Amino acid sequence: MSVKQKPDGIPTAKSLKAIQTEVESSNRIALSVDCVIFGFDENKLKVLLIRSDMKTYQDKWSLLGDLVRPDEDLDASAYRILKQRTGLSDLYLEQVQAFGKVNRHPAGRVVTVAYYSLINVQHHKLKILDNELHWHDVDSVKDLAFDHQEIFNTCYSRLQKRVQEHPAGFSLLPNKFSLRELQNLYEAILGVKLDRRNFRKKFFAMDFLIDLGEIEVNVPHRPGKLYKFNYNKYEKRGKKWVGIDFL
Amino acid sequence: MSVKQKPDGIPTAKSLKAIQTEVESSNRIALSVDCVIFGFDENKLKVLLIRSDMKTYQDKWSLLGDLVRPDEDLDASAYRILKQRTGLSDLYLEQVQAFGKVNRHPAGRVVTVAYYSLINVQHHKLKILDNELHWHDVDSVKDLAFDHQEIFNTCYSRLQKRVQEHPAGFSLLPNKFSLRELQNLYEAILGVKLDRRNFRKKFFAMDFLIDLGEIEVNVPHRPGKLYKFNYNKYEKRGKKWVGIDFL
DNA sequence: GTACTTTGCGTAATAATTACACAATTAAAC
DNA sequence: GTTTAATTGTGTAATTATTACGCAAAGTAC
Repeated sequence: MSVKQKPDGIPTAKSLKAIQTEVESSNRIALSVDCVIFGFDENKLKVLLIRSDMKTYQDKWSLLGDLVRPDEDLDASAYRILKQRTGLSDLYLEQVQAFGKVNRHPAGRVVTVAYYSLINVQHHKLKILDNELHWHDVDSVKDLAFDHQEIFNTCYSRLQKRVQEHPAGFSLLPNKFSLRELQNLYEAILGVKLDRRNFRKKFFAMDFLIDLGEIEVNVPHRPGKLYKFNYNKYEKRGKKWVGIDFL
Repeated sequence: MSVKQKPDGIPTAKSLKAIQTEVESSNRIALSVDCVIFGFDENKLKVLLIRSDMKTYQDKWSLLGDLVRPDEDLDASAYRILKQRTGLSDLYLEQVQAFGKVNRHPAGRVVTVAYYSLINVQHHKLKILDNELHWHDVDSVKDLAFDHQEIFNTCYSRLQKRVQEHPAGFSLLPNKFSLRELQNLYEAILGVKLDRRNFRKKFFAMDFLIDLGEIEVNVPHRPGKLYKFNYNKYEKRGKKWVGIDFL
């Protein structure tokens, strides 16, 4: 941003002072952050929502968000919200985009920046901080408050794309996981059924899984081997990911 | 956004009135839009920049941007900037993401939302509206003002990805183009050399090109056939695009 | 120990991608 | 108008990636 209006309507570069004046007078747009927090539990992809108590959106669910503080980075704002809501730090967090229709919020002009986050539900289960919060199956999410349905849809699509290009999905799993759990995760996120043998073949071909030499416990059938993701090797390898079967 | 602080630091849903108060008092963050305007000329991918006359960034180039007005949608703001700068409407425009580090702008707290746009330089050439504006080869773009280098890099990466998944690139070409021009475009955007026969094969296999029954004029060699992109067919086909050779 | 469930594993068929060369067309130079 | 130079237009074989698919062994539940 570095422009001002010339008489003919075409802006040109301008001085710091002129910009400062503009910046200070531009006080009628508020900025917020909204987070789509994904979790994976019981082989379902879940999203954490809060019940809206605004009259306008009685009984509707909404995303978790807050106004951005003047002295905090945008990303820091998203981390703050996540910390407050889940008690967790060091989460997978990715900005998606801004949503800025004039009338998107009944309280006035509020532009919001959407993020999504992936959390390990095992960790979170211990810290339920607010009983207005509930996990919802992603398939059953509909009719959210404000423009949150659109935001959610956009973030969910982004996640689907992301896990096919990056090893983001592992953030939703326990540190140790079986290949079956990993496949269930991909099937839940992408909404497809994948061939078991081809799925295993593909992951082993990538060679980013470390065999922990342990097996599942408390499963009512033959237990599978447990693995963890080799982030180190992934970083070193120049982040070349082999795509997962189609969406 | 729909939260307030409880005494224990964990926010919960709140009333419209409470939010309005917050929104109105949150007057210390300004919001801008910055546009990365791409063009394609002489087989090079170009970007339109303006010379910054801010002291802090003397002699540096910067993206085209402006503050968002309280009564305009975010997208409308980007279209306004493009219209002012290029004289063109109906441009290809895509939001990329927001950039919101606290100290990214010397004039105060300004969060900016980045867009990129693809324009047909043939159209634009007729309307040079401001002599502070210049087209730059994307390869030579470095050391931009503010955090504009980071914004530019992010937008350029996004474009590279985009043209491999959507028929966005055609917005950079004249309405009628030869396959050679199309290939030059992809090579310029992706920064790779592609095999001519395989490139042609791939595009013909997609079957979205309409042979106009015309040939190039004023080329110092055998002229190629001219084509246009069949957007209609593309829409009807459920937007299935066949990926272009790797990056 | 029998029934049940799930793991772990390999191959053949099909589809997609890559590498690669030569004749025909046009404009430009002479 | 003949030659030169540049570029178009076209096909196939080799390689690689993807898909479809079944059975023996391991462990749990009873």
